[in-house]
Amino acid sequence: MVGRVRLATWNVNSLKARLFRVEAWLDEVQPDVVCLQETKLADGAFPSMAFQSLGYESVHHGEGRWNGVAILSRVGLEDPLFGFGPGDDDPEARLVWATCGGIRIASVYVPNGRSLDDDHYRYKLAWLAKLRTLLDQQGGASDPIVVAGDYNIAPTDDDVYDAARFVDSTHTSAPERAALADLESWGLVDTFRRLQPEPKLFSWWDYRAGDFHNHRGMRIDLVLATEPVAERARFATIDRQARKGEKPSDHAPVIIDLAD
DNA sequence: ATGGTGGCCCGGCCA
Repeated sequence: MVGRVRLATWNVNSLKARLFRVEAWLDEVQPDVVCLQETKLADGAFPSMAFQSLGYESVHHGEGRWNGVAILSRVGLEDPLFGFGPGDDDPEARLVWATCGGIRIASVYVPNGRSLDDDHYRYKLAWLAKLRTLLDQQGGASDPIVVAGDYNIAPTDDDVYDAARFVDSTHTSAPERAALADLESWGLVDTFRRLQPEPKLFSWWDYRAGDFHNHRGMRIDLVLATEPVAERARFATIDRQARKGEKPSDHAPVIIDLAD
């Protein structure tokens, strides 16, 4: 076991376009474990050497043009599992697992859904149900497990700048929130929300129409953890600085610090 | 505001 652990999750919206920001951010924030989403890289193009030179082991599950997830760790990285594991029939690279610092960790990029009448919305709900099933194979609620990433779901209306604008759209629909509640009833805790009850704290803002500067965002990037991990959480923040400056992602990193 | 911006990579798709 290791002591204090700084965990983070960040949808980087192309690691190729964002590597210079990710490298600078790692140097500044000094996280121990980072879950990345939307690398948009094939496995062969993943810059594992760049991360190794900064002290991080890594695992990547990618497909090239779209999606792609990774885990970086400087507290050990063992037992990687790609997607849903052997026999996986997921056509998209949205899930990767590794054990880091004694914690079983998943980096997840939940399907967007697009619209409530779209096949991709049904894929989103089925994908979440599959994740719920897979959890049973990774351990139980009394084991240290973290499932962090871009859920493309705002858990409550407090996590959306204007809920009225998202009626009958994805990210806030009742079936999506029920799927998230299923994960929580399995034993996962929204660690950021436990430490930060203040409403209207967001992790994603549309690039368009000055949404970031006008505080029009959503909190869709979540660090869900079983109680043995959640009870160690001492500090939670969304790094809004990373959403500013040159060529930012449209998501900001979510950071959770764990005590010994 | 049925637009707006930015990633993929060059004609639209995806977010």
